Amino acid sequence: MRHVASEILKERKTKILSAIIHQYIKTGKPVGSNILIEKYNISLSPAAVRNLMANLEEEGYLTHPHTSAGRIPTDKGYRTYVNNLVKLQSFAVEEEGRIKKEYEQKHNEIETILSETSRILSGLSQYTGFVMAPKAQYDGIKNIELVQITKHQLLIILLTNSGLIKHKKIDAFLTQTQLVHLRDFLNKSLRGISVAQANKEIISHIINFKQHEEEFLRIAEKISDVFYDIQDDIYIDGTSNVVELPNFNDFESLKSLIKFNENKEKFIKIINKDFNSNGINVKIGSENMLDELKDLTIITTVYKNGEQAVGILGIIGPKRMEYQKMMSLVSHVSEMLNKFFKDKK
Amino acid sequence: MRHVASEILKERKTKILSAIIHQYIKTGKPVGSNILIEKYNISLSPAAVRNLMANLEEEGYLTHPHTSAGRIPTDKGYRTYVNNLVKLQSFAVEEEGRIKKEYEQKHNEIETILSETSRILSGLSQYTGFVMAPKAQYDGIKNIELVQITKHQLLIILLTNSGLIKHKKIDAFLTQTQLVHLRDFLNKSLRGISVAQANKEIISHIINFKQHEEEFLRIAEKISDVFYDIQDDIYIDGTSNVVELPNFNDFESLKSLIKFNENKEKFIKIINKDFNSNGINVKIGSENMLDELKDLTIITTVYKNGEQAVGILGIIGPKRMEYQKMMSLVSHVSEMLNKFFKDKK
DNA sequence: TATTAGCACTTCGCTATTATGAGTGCTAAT
DNA sequence: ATTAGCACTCATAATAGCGAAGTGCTAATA
Repeated sequence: MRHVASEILKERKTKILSAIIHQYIKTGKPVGSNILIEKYNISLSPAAVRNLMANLEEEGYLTHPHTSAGRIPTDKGYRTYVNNLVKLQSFAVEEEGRIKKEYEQKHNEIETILSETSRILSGLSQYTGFVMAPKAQYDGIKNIELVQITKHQLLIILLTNSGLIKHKKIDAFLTQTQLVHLRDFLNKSLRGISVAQANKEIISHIINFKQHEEEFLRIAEKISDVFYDIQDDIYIDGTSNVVELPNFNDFESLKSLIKFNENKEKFIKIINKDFNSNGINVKIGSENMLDELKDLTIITTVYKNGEQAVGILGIIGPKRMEYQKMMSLVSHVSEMLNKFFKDKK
Repeated sequence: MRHVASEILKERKTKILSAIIHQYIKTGKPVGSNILIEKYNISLSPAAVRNLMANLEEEGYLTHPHTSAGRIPTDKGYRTYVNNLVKLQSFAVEEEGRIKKEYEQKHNEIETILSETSRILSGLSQYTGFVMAPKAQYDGIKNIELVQITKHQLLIILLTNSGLIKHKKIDAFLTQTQLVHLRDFLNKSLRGISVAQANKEIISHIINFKQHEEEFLRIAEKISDVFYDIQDDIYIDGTSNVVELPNFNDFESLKSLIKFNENKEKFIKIINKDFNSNGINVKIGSENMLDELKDLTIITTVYKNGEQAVGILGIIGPKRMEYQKMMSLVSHVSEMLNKFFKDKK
């Protein structure tokens, strides 16, 4: 067996590969040489196509489930398809209209917008859509409120620039005067800086606080912990879509999808870890490190509040999906969200 | 065909019915006359048992999937089983211990407790567990905070006696002084009364407020709306459990369960409507008004903060479930939650 | 009269067999 | 390099056969 000279696919091969994947995405059935010629006006004989297919298989782009079956793409095959062939294609005008309308009807609660966005993603993709709330760590602090709810419990309420509201109770007691002092001080020194920054700086600030007392330092530490501990929210929608997919015969991957969606902490962790780079991220099957995701594709992108990328949104579906459409859907929806934040200002 | 004389089952029939349901729950397979005699030491011949089974079928308690198959219970059959045969059976000590331990490790965030409770329900039942957060309407007001977050947006934060924190933005602007006045006033006049009550009374209170201004009245109205609009939260866990059930062969009901769990608003509505009576509620299959739930059983009970029933919790699973065990599980978990609220005081 | 033994009958689920057809790989000819 | 031709493979579908499980009915029995 000779070594394959080059990873660069010759044009004709590329065309065959593309056609196979396209056809497979459409029908879900292994693609044979004849069908290919019929439907994709390829001016070659079946035998020639078969040769090329055998080639592509040798190079790892295709496989076939059994000897006498047609070809199906491997993850590597999907990958080159995505890399080389898919141009971000403007989303159908009609659907763009639909998205816009959805947004206009909503009022200004950020939570509603995010949840609605995940619904839009799932609705238009027919897969599972998700939106991670603006990452509190990157978000600026807008306001801090303190409320003494019992003799032992102090409620800390944090408002961020994106409009998120986070709250947490800690064990502490402050007199009314102390409370007002601390609150005003915190707001004065932390307003505008990011939560991550605040977490680091709060202690040193407190020490410079003229009226500082031992008690304050102790509480400041706890508040610092609160900043550190903030859990990111995620909005997931359309898990049930997947059950409806006509060709989702693979019960195992359905199972793992449902499980994955339910375990939000894990979900968030994975997304934060593997999908935080700019542009459209596509991870196909085994490209996802998690074994449970080996039969699924995840497409994400980031969205921004001004210049700062604050969150991630995307869809999860079967490997066999319409990549072009889905990638441009994800891209579009993120643009809408960017615009929402811009308009809000 | 003569009319069936009486709906009151004779003792022997009852025993047969009970045995059939028990066996069917265990195995998931239609139950025949021989197996019944072997395993439930019934001192009758197979033929006699068959007669009785035919009887029970005529009366609507049993059915069989095809001519030569054994019997399976109808919804009506399950129902009499639940009504007549199931005694609330104390939960296995070992499992009680497990629940307790789960609680002790948790700190005092009510949200954590509720979410954990739904996890316990699902974990111990292997079905889907859910807990509705204390119904804000029944809950007492503990504290109201107002924060002016922009020139146009006023954030209202509501703390309830159960420890829930609800917030909502409204369009309004108040000067610092106004804000403090209004906040203090609201707290003084509303603290302790229920949210539902507050919604009704807030306007009349405001009018009596000495320093009242036109502006206040307008805002008070909006706040009143906020009280009215409060959405109840629900914690659902273990949707994925159901996919794991070895015998959950019915794809349709799996689908509807997943869909139902995803549509939380609908979920909340149904639960609030059909499961708000005291004691253990059991709705079997078609007893649930929703067609999607016709193959599922829902078991719920209420839990209390002091004397006031504030929320509902329960499980959803296949009709073929271990009713005794599940009913006592639900009952137990609600007791634990009652105790949690009591201890918190 | 209630119960039982006996038996014919029904249906399912399983296995084996066979046919079909889609699709391949290889070879030899162009 | 491409193609026509052909033998071969394997999944899928259809068919038939058979045993097991279980019923309903009838006639005998306590």
